[in-house]
Amino acid sequence: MPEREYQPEQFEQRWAERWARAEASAPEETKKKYYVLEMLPYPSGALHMGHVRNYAIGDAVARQLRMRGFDVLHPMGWDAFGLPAENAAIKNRRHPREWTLANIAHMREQARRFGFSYDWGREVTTCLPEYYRWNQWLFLKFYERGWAYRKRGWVNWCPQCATVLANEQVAGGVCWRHEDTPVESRELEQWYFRITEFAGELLRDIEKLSGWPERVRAMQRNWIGESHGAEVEFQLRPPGQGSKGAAAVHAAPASLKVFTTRIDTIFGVSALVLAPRHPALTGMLAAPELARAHALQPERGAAPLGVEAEKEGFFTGWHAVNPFTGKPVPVWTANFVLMGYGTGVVMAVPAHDERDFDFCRKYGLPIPVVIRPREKDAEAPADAAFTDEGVLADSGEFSGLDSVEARKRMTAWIESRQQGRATITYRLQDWGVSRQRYWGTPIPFVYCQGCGLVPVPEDQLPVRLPENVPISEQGVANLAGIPEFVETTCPKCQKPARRETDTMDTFVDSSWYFYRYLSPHCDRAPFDAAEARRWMPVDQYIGGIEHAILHLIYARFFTKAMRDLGLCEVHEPFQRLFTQGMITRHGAKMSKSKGNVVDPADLIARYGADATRAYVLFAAPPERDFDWNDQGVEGLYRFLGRVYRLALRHDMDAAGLPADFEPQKSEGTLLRKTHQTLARISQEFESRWHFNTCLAAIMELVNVFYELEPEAGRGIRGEAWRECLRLLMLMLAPFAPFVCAEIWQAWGLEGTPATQAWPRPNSTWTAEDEIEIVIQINGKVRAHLRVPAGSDAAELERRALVLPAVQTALAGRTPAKVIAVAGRLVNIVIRP
RNA sequence: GCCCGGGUGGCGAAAUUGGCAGACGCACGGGACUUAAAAUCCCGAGGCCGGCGACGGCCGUGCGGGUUCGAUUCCCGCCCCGGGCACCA
Repeated sequence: MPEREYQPEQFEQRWAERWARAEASAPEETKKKYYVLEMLPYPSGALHMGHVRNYAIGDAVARQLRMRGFDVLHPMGWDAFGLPAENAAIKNRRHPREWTLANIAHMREQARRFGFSYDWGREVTTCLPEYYRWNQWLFLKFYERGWAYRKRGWVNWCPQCATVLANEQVAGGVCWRHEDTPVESRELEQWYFRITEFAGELLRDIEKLSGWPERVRAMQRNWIGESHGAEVEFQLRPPGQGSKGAAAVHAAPASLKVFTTRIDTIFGVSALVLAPRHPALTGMLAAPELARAHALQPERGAAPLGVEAEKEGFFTGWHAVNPFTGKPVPVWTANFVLMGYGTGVVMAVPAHDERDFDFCRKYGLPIPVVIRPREKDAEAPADAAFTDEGVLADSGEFSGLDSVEARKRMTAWIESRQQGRATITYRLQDWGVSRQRYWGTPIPFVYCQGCGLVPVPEDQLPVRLPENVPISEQGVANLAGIPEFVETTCPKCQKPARRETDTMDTFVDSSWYFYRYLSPHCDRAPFDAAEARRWMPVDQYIGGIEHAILHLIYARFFTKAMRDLGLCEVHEPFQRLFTQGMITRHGAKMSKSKGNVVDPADLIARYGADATRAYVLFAAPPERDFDWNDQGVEGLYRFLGRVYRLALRHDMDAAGLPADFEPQKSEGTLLRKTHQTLARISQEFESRWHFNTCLAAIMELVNVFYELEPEAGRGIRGEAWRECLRLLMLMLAPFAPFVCAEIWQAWGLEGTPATQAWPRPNSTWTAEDEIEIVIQINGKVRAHLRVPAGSDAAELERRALVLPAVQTALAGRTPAKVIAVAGRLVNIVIRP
């Protein structure tokens, strides 16, 4: 009879359909819960290899956990709002909703074809009103708490698009759609989330996230950027009569606040420097000077920025009084001072800060030294700032103190005078959530002439996106251009009013979607509190490193905010985080423009889903980047064919190995190898997830099956052979579910491997009775020795010394030293 | 500049506690099967040197040192590649 060939296209589709139809199993309260989550994809059109890797990892884990008896939650959804839909609308004159939903349908079908074991009954699509309604609801709750607010701020503006751009839509200082159009900065009123209120907790709780990669924790610490220092108030003194600032004096503040981490250097201040867009300048400078100040601020993204940029500024004519010395210092404005950090004003201490040094030297400001090295004979650098800790000099009553101690005393001093205080500043800024875009969640507010800003009442949610919108070459009109949407009545006074036309950043959608999976059809609340108590936190989150900062901080922020609102109880959403590596091809990130894309659909057509999934797991450890190898998939295809043919050459029954089974020689070999492989794989799932080595181990096992196959039914009795073959199928199932299910069925067994319990390695079979010991002479392997497994070190030494190879090497000499390690080796040291 | 990864055969990689470096796979070479090819099955293979050969010797995990009987693994100092951040006061 001709052997059945491995033709996955003949059975994968059938199983995929069966699995897609399967009802999700009812929650089993008696089992321990495990929530496995993969980052939800943007429905760009089709799955790409990055998705396949992400989901192959997650699915292997979810499948194995189910076999181990956990009640596994493994959902999937779609991050369906966002700009590409509008881009596509322009290109195809197709409504973003249609385009998005069609993509979702296709990608869902692809995910099913891959056999990813999602609970499709929980699917969430963020662009549907059933979902974004709860974005709006949460937005209103945040507003009530003061966590959502409006503020004027500087934003990226494209004059061609006539809209605000998100930072990531600006590359090299130009608009992503108009490469010849420089992006401008504009001051606009925008909606913000007060994430900074949680900055301290977000930072502190990073320490609790022991199941996260250290790399991601470090990135988040940096991003939040906590600095301990002090705020110090400097009284302002106007310029003399007739000088350039005089006209504006009446509108200037009486004082300026400075943030510094080095209050110990304050006796060395030679100027105060304001950010060019500091609001105080408006009252301090006449119009021409104000324009000059604004011109100092480089447009966003316009090179050069950062440390390479030349420091430029000018004297405002004003002075400020140093509260410690009582002496005035000139007030300047300069391009290197950031408005978004601290107070937007710095005290320039050129002797002890590199930036201030560069700046003051350029403009001829004095450079007084107030910190000297702790070591008496050490010299501070003559032509650079001395930024280390040291001993204070020329600092009045504080002279002679160590800078660490001085900071405490000087902070206390300024606090007692009520001209400053200890404070903590964060690099993290409030999250600007306004987008002037159509394809997003409408922000649920109304502007009324009489009542002002009015939140849309909860019972009127959702504020729906209007469906009939004009689509032209310029794109989809934003909401401001749709009168039917804008014109409404005030919820308070019922008079005509205008709707807010900004939509929300799509990061809002992805900040809480994993709660929605818990009760996707709940219509009383974003999610059911009881379900959240059962399932949260997510036990294992899996996704790309590119979300290490934004998404993962926003999601942590939402969890803390929702906790404070009483919606959930956890402090952190993700217990463990796994960041998978990138797949490159020919050394570069896959992209259409480079023409180096591998399409998962082609791979399925040629090799099937199992081989594709298995290759992606086999090519490298999952956290590491790897370069795609076209022939690699073929190797896994061949391997699965080997398994398939091997399995179907033998029949099967449901009986296990008898408890009193006494293995003969080859049976022992096979049982040992099988159980050793099982032990390795079981351990890998609970530790590093190096599935590449799991598959390698299974390949080794299959090679042993092939070697021993001639003995099947003779030297290896049927019950031993079948036992091992069955275990092989269970071990392979999380990585290649289709072929294992197919074989299982062909054997006539009940269910599929996925419905079986994960087997336990039996130590009776894993134990070796005889082991090989390495014999070294001066650390180099010179012989091998087979000994009974239990042999102790003395026994090994005795047996090693009489070996011919050792005798020859000794040539009559006595070894200087012999190291014998039971179970490992004997090393004989001979000194010449 | 700072932070984080990484560097092992022609290639992807393995070696989980300091104990045989290169498992497993790709590519390659040889053989079996075949009229032939594909598919399949089996065998070989880090480099250099010596030997007809079985085999033997030396070198070898980015580089230089150190600890140790023994180092891919631990310590010190460097080099290279990739990623992130970067005037954050």
